[in-house]
Amino acid sequence: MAVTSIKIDLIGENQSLKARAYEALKSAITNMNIYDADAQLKLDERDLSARFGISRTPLREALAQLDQEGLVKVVARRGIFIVRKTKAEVLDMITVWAALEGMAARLACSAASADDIAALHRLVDDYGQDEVAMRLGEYSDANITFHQAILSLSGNPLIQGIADSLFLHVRAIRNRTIIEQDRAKRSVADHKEIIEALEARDPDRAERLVREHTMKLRDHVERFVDID
Amino acid sequence: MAVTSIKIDLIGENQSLKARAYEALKSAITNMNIYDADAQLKLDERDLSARFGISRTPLREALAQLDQEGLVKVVARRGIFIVRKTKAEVLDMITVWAALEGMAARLACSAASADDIAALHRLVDDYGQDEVAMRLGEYSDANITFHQAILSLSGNPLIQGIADSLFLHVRAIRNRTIIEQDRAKRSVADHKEIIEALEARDPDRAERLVREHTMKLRDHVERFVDID
DNA sequence: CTCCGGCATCTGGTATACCAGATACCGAAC
DNA sequence: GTTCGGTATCTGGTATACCAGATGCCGGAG
Repeated sequence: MAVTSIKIDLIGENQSLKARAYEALKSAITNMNIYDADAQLKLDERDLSARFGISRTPLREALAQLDQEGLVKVVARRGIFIVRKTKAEVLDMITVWAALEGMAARLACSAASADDIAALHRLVDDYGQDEVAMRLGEYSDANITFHQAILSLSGNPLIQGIADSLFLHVRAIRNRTIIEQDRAKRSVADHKEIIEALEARDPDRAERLVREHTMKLRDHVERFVDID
Repeated sequence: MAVTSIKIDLIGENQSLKARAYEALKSAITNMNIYDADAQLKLDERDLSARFGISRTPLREALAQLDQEGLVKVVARRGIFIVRKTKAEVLDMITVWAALEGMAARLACSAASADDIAALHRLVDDYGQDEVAMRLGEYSDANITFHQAILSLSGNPLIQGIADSLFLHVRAIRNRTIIEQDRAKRSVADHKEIIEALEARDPDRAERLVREHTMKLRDHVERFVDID
C-alpha cells in the first residue's frame, strides 16, 4: 500500500486565542525581571488585546487564568498588576517543593525501574571533580533536570504538576541567586548521595536527603536573597 | 465622642457576578454525587446563565476557573462536563496530601506554640474509649478539623491552600467510603500519637506518624472504594 | 500658594450579537 | 431495511458596545 504520509497541521497554531494569549503572557511575565525597580508591573487589557490582535474577551480569560495562578492580580477598575512574590511566599514555596520532592523520592524507591535510576547518573557524573569544566550555567540546567527527573520517577503526575507550578514562581528570583562554585560542588555531592539511596531502595534515606537538600536551598534564599 | 457604629454592608453580595457564579457552581458540583450512574454531568452555558440571571460572559469566566481547578472540563463546541476523578487520581491526591501534612507536622514542631498543640486535644480526647458515644458522623467532622489544624499549625499558608484544593476533590468520594467503628478507633489512636510527637517537638516522628496515618487512608481507598 | 470639588478619562465588569465546528435528525438512494 | 449525505440546530469561541467605579487633572475659592 502506498505510504502517503499526510502532513497534518498540528504544529500550526490551531489552539484557541485564549490559550495562545495565555502562553504568550505567561512566557513574557516569567522571563522578565519583575524585581527590577523600574519594571513595568501594570498591564492594560485594551493595550494588550491590540498588541495580540485579538479582542478583549479571550485576553481577559487568559488574564483570569494567570490571576488564579498568582502571576498577576486583576483589580476591578484599577488595573492588572504583575505580582511580586514576597520573600516569605517564596520560602513557603520552596518548603512545599521539599515536601513534594521528598515524597517523590520515597515513591521512586518502589516505583522507578533500575534503568530509570541509572539514567540519573548521566545528569550528575559529568560534574565530578573537574571544577573547571563545571560551567555554572550549564550545571544550573542539569540541576533542574535532575530534580524534575526525581519528581517524574515517583509515578505520581500530580506531584510533578504542582511542583512545576511552584517552579514557575521560584524561577523569578533565580536571576537574583548567584550560584557559587562551592555551593554547586556540595549540590553535586548531595545528588550523588540521593542516587545511592534510590539505588539502595531506601525510601527513608532518599526522602530525607532530598528534603534536606531542598531545604538547604531554602535557607540559602532566606539568608542571601534580598527581595521585598 | 459618639460611638456611632456604622453598619457597613460587607455581608451583602457586593462581589462580582463571576465570583458569585463561581461559588454557586463550585458548591453545587462538590455537593452532588457525581459518581451516581444517572448523575447529570453535562452543563450548558446558556442554560446556566439563564438560571443565574446573568449573561454568559461572567458565567464563562467562572466555568473557566472551575476548569482550571479540574472540577469541570470545557470542550469547544461539545459542551461542559463535570469531571469524574479516576481512582488513580484520587490516590495520587491523597499521597500528595500525606506529603504536605507530613511536612506541616514537621514544621509545627518548631512553629506551633504549646497552647496551639494543647488545643488539639480537644479534637481527639472526647472520642476516648467510649465507642457508643462516638457518633461516626460527628467524628468525621472532628477528624477533618484535626487534620486542618495541623496544616494550619505549620505556619505555611501555601501548604494549607494546596491541601484545601485537594480536599475539594477527595470529598467527592467521601460519600462512598463507609467509616467503620474499627477504623475510627485506630484513627483516634493515631491522632493521639501525633499529638504526643508534636508535644515532644519530635519532627521526624511527627512527620512519619502523620504520613503513615494518611497513607493508611490511601490504602483503604485503594482496596475498598470502587470508582471508575 | 493651598485646598477642594467637579468633570473628563481610564479601566475592568457585563451584556449581547455573531461565528464556526460538531452533532443529530431526516429523507433520499440503493 | 440500511446507508449515506445534507441541513437544521446546538454549543463553545470571539468581537463589540456599553456600564460604573476609580483616578487624576484643572480651575476656582480661600
